Amino acid sequence: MRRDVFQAIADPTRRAIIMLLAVGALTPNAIAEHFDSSRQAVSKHLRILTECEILTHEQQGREIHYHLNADKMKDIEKWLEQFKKLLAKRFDQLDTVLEQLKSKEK
Amino acid sequence: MRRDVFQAIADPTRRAIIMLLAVGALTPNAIAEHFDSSRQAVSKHLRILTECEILTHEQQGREIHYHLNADKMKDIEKWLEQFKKLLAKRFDQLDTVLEQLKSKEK
DNA sequence: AAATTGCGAAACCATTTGATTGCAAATATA
DNA sequence: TATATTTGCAATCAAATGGTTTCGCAATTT
Repeated sequence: MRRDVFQAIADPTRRAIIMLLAVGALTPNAIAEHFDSSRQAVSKHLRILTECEILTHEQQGREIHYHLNADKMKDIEKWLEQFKKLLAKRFDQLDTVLEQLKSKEK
Repeated sequence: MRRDVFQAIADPTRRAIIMLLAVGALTPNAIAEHFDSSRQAVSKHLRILTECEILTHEQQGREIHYHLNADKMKDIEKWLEQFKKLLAKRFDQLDTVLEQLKSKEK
């Protein structure tokens, strides 16, 4: 089982849960109220998100509060940065080609 | 079957393919050479990436060149932006709370 | 014309996913 | 103490995933 940020955000329900918890911590029942899916289905997503280290939880009486570990989201940004760098490299090469064409025109 | 950018980048092989094609277009065989998996396995990923509209292809003789549609990657950035906005809101609320605490101290 | 190359598509398989149902444990309330 | 609430966990199921092998087709080489 792959357990990383990319796996975590692959599911639309999980993306919505991340958005919800970005605003503030919530209990599983409170989260499930926002969706059509059952409490157990949401609970499973919470488990996966926790395994991906995107969520942490903290027991308070019989309630469990799920918190977002916003730092983990940086992994996505890091990958996007890497991607953009490669893309920039491609355009650099394109620039080089264009310049070569220019000098040939002379 | 869900076919969006998030599904596309959920698999590490597909992320690697995106990186490869960020530099320049390649044929399926050329792509497969970079991986341990078979040509057919890579071909399946190419199909999924195409369905997610991250790749386009173009026939040249008996070769097929796969190109990256870099624009599609912006969907991820858009989602991240939305996320960051929500996160900022949380901190704004926290600021409000802190200010209220401050005024109570007086 | 015959053989080779590059490729997608189909059939198949083990594993994972996302969801449901039923249950048990812990806490709160009557 | 009896009951209700909040929750995680195990069993089960259909569908999707990621991979392999085999096949066929079209474009090139020989």
